[in-house]
Amino acid sequence: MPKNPAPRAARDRAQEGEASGASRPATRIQTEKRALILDAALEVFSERGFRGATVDEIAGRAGLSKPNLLYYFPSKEAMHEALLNGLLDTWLDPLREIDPNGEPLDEILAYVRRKLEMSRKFPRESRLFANEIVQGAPRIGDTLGTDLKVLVDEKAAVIQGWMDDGRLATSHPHHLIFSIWSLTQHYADFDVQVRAVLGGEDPLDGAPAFLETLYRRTLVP
Amino acid sequence: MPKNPAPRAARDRAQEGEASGASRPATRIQTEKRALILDAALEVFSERGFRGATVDEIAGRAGLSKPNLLYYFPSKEAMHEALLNGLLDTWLDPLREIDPNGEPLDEILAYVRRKLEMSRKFPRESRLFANEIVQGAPRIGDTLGTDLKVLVDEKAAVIQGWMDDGRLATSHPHHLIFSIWSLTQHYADFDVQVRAVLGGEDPLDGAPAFLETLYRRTLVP
DNA sequence: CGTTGCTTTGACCGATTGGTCAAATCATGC
DNA sequence: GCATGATTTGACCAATCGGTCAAAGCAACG
Repeated sequence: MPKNPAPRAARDRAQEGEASGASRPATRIQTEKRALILDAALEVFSERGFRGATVDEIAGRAGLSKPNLLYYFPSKEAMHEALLNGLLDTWLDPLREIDPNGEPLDEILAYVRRKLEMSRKFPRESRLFANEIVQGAPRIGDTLGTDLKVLVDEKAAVIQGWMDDGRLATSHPHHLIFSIWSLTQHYADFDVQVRAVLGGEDPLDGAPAFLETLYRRTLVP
Repeated sequence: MPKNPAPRAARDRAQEGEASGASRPATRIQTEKRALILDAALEVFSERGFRGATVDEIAGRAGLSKPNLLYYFPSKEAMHEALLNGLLDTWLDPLREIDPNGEPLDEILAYVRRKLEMSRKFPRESRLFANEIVQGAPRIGDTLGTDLKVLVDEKAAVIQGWMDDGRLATSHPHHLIFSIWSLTQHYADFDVQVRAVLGGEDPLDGAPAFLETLYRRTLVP
């Protein structure tokens, strides 16, 4: 018969470092299960939104019992937060890669290609993000006005420089960036609609060529 | 003391015609309240999604008690359905207006302008629709593959004809239409993000000129 | 001005929700 | 092979959910 009053469980420390200093290292099982759970959570959050998702469904899709899931994450909120935390960074990586010293048109077209590739490879992440933004970004709104704005302003300035130098056709850099987000993410976020209209054809077959043509015509000086 | 066992209430017939033939005409109060409720429901559904919305919140925002609200609509589902039913049609009106006999470039640019105007005037409707599609269109999925596809295919054929005649630069008509949806609705659906990046500037100030330039360069033969 | 039927609501219901807890089971290093 | 702590779970809880109901309040028409 156990006498320890309340064992310090994984949730008390498995917060992936960051917070308190004296946290024991995560066990193999913890690492695996946390990844498994986050994958299931991504699945459910991305197709139901935060409030529409239930812990039971996440647990079910992860093949765990609900209390077991809550042993690894202290709350539904925590899972959502863990997903969103990593996401914005990953999502902006393609933008960071734009090289101020590169050939302007190539840089933009490569950026479009990278973003399109993300819609192909990570549609769930795209929809998770879309859900959050459409509903007013209640959980990452703060980051948008700071981190995001800083990065976009920086890259917009680079693009503006290219336009000033006559190496790109003149346009509104910020709106240009918005357009790339919009056009590429559309294929992930509005997937069902696009597929319904196209019938059998895979939307992401025609998309790269279409977008390359569109941006070439828009940006060639 | 009332003796009538169960008075036929508004919900039993106020389904706006369509269904049964012998429905009494809606009273003034019914008309007003139903509109009031739909407005509140649009507000809540568009910013929380279907499952995230609660009947209590809709009732509260409409200034009604919950039972009173459920007197006018038999269920939360019914409100959502009423909103979506009208929506897809309204949403596609700008596309229907494309005139096969018009000047190709003008027709496309006018379509873009109309869609952008809808993002400005009806952002809640846009977000309601976005929520539904992002989450897999569980309630209007059927319509997409039929009504929507038919209309889009028809207009895509018109555009294809213009391209074949050399009156528009060659491009993929379906993807062109997707791009217009995407670029215009982005300003409503991702409003918070776009605003956060732009700071004080109103996104819909720069958008029309940007989009006109983009489509002009893309489509001038 | 009273009757009739439309409108409104407080109280309530069963189902589902996110989350807890104590006890049982398992893994692992000694 | 056993002690210790990590992991798992069935049972449970309070809060919230969508929806119901009977009774009360109101408007409109004669």
